[in-house]
Amino acid sequence: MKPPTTPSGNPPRRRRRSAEIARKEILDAAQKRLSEGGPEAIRLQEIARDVGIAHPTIIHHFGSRDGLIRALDARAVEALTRDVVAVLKRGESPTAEVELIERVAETMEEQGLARLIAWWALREPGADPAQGIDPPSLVENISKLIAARVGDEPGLVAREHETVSFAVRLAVIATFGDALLGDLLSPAEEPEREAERRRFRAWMARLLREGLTAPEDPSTS
Amino acid sequence: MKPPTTPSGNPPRRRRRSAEIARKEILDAAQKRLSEGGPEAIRLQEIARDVGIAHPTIIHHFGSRDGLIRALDARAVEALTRDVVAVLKRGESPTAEVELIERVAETMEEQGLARLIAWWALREPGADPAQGIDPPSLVENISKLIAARVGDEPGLVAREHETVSFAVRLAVIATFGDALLGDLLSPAEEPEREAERRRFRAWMARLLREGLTAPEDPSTS
DNA sequence: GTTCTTACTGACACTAATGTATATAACTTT
DNA sequence: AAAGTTATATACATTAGTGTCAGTAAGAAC
Repeated sequence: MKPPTTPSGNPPRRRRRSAEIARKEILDAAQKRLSEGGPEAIRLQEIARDVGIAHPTIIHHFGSRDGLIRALDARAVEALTRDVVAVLKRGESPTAEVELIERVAETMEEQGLARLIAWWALREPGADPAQGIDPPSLVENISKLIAARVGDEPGLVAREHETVSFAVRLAVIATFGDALLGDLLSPAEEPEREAERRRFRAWMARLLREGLTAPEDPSTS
Repeated sequence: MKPPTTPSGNPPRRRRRSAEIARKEILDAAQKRLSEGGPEAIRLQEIARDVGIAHPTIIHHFGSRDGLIRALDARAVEALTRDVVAVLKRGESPTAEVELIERVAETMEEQGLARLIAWWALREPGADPAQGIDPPSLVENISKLIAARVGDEPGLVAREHETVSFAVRLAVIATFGDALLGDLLSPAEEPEREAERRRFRAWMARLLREGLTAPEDPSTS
């Protein structure tokens, strides 16, 4: 009836992207799927349909489903690092903590980064992260930057190093957790929820700042 | 050659549990798999092999894979609620915050609850939790209990309600995040990691306590 | 234009996982 | 002890999702 390999009846009009653009479009679609659906929502066929290509094309660009996932990981961590470092580098404003937390929270939530990280943590229980990326030293570096900043401000006592890194860790962890579970734990309904969440973040930022600068008080019993 | 349905050659020696025990054993095995492997590690066949049964037996008890998962959810949230409420009910000790956080952290980590919750959050982006369980009101209740306790202690100013609930929320979120990402963010190596993590929790507990009791300081700019 | 590279496609093979159907055996009840 | 209940088993059907293969066409280089 019809030649299976060459359906010359209707011209098959393909769009041909550059490899770079194709990869980006595929990654975007995959990230969106991961954000909206669950972890099992990364199906090559569905992603392909979103982009408007056939699923073998994804394999062509990333080698395998696993390759796609690793590329997702790498890109996400890169984005977060860039954001954080950017804020810290230019941050002399007194509200830098709030800004930092807002920025990280934004990346976590809007870009679906929190979900991606969570998914990654679930997949590889005790593994090291994607190739060459080193979160502990990232936290370490951020801690140093903050410690330097806090030390610069007059009248504030810089904490010992571990305290600073604890604070950074708490900020990261809390932002992450809030992006994942915030809606679940917040009593607020839809219209006000966003405002409440902002208040929560501001409160958290202030708490962290106090923890970093106020004199230690071991006699809390 | 051999009768397929009745291999009467070797007596097939089955163990027959009560439905209740069978369900528990299956849930335990599933939870363990979820803790160790990734979210895709919940395979009926593997769980069945762990328990020592055939996989249709799981379907017999839970209806479907999804039923098993929902049962997992329900049991986990139940466990957490029980733990938290237990600590709060009997908590008059001044170190109750530390104890509470330790307890929750323990449940999160050892029982693999954090992974389960994370997995759940990933699966159902904006959904309500398992049947009839209501985390917001749980947080609400915990907040009230804490507020009452704080109000009882002399010399401490009880914060407004939202502050208390923010603190509870932060505690839950941070404990959750730490259970998932702690190993990733901690610079410590294996032998000392546990100690460091305990220090982190203690620091967090103190920070929260201060945030709940110290006088507000809006002039932080 | 012609040639070359490679992004892209349709059809198919393969695997693995859930769920179904039917039978059996371990307890309980009488 | 006989009958009834149901936890459990084996074998199979079904589906779905990844990856392979050989060929097509879009754009670049000449």
